[in-house]
Amino acid sequence: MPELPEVETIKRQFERALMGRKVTSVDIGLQKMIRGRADAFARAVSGARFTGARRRAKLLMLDLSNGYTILIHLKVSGQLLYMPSETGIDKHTHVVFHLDNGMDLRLRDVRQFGYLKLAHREEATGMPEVRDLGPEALDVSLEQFRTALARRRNSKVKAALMDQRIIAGVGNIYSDEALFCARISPERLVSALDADEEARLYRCLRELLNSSIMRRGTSVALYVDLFGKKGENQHYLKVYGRSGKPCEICAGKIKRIKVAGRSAHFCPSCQK
DNA sequence: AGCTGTACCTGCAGGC
DNA sequence: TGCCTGCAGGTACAGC
Repeated sequence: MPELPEVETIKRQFERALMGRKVTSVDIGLQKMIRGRADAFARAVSGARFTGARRRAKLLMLDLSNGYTILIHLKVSGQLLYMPSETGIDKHTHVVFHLDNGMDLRLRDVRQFGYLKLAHREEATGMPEVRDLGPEALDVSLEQFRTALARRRNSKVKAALMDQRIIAGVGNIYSDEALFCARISPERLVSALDADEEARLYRCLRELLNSSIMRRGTSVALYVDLFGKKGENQHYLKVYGRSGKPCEICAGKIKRIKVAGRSAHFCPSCQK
């Protein structure tokens, strides 16, 4: 599912492929994919050009020449796709931006959890879904990371890592992988981490996010990049989606448990 | 306030 | 076989 590296991948590809392109019209097949009025959304976007792309946590923001910004959250199964307009539209494609070069930008979302939202450019970062986010996972210093985590000292470390108000951009895949890399159990309380463990977790998280960006993200389930291509990082996962399989370090079985209502994958003998 | 549980939605795995 | 149930996922929101 799209987390920080996947959204960053789409953002970078969008910047190279769609900057300056004009939206000639917008088709909305499923109104509820738009937060706010769908007809007003289509009217506001039609005729504008893309002038910029930004990412904040897992949110993608597309700036338009008319002063509007489109906020996009892909949630679990959303795909943002750039393809020729003549390509057939399947039942999971809910919004189509027709462009001035014979291409479309399409939102496809099997689970229908994602959304598009229109904002004025200067107000986009003040919207509740942006305003309440904690510091970017790749922008924090070790000291800021410690301070942020401490805000949930009584929580399990897995829950704190995935809390977007604490650290923004990390989801289930990268929290599991970072905890394995740092040899910390997802069930450990934040308050029980020592300084060395916090530092390991910080470095592991950064390295894993950065290397996944280099590999255009992790394609488990439905994630594909802007061109509909799978990423490569799924081939490097150590624990996520590997329950029952041998740990690469100790050959013991990877376990899956529930932590704070979410599935957590880990090696019980390597992670303490 | 701060945490946990549940709804949202669909496809798919597993059981019989 | 094929039906049926349960589960996965990120976030918003209800409720303790």
